[in-house]
Amino acid sequence: MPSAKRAVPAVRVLPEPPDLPAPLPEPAAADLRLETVFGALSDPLRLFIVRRLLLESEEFDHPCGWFGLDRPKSSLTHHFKALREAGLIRQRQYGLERRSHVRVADLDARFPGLLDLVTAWTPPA
Amino acid sequence: MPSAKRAVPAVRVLPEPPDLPAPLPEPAAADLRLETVFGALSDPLRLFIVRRLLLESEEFDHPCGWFGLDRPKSSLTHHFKALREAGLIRQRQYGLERRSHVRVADLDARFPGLLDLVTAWTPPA
DNA sequence: CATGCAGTACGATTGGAGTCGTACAAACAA
DNA sequence: TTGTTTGTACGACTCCAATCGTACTGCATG
Repeated sequence: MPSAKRAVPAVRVLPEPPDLPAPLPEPAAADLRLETVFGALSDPLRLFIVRRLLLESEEFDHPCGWFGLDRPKSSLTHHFKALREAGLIRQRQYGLERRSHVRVADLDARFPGLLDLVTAWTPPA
Repeated sequence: MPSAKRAVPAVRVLPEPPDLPAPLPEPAAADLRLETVFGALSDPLRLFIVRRLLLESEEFDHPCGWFGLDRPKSSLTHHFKALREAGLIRQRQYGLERRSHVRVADLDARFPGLLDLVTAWTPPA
């Protein structure tokens, strides 16, 4: 049984309006690799980002400024790109902002239980 | 529900004979970190080792020669040490051999579902 | 004791990842 | 048009992990 929060998907998938900006380049669901996903999640900052998206995203995607991370912008670009290229998040460009959400359906299908581990994670002391 | 193979623990825990060699230094169960475990499993060779231990271990631990890995011994030492220090395997010295098994109970308690992901993994083409 | 075997220790090398400053591009608002 | 905002691109630096050769230790067996 998924956690209570996970019961509500972070992003609606079925009734997706067709006028969304195209996602940035990302691996297809069938090409997701467990070792690559593990590698992307071995960084505490990226684990924090994915967990926060899972726990606090309601129906909206979020730009990377939303996280309030105390890092230079060029560092954040690096980490969001790493997450996207590993297949963990999808990013779309909305005007100035590049908004992200977790690829919940793809990840649950390929790696059942993985996102529950991320949700249950707590940052180091 | 765990996979069929996982239903039989790789190593008996309860009726453990008290005359076993002491385990090599390893993190306590309470100190296991998800990001560290993910890091250890982001290497395909280590993923292969853990999966093989989960799938093919019956009641015995295995020395690293058992895997038939085509790597120099010094490389294998490196990877088994990485797995042990991340808390994924326990190693005991039996005469010449240093035998390993997965810390199934500890990992299932701290990260439920993780080992099922490893079991379901398939090496890259 | 002498030999052989499992595995370690150490060191060198290599490549890649994390970090960040600076300069720049694109979109929007006044 | 000019300025502001969001984020990228590029490059430099540092550090760590992966790889492996060589020498060594410790145990076992004849």
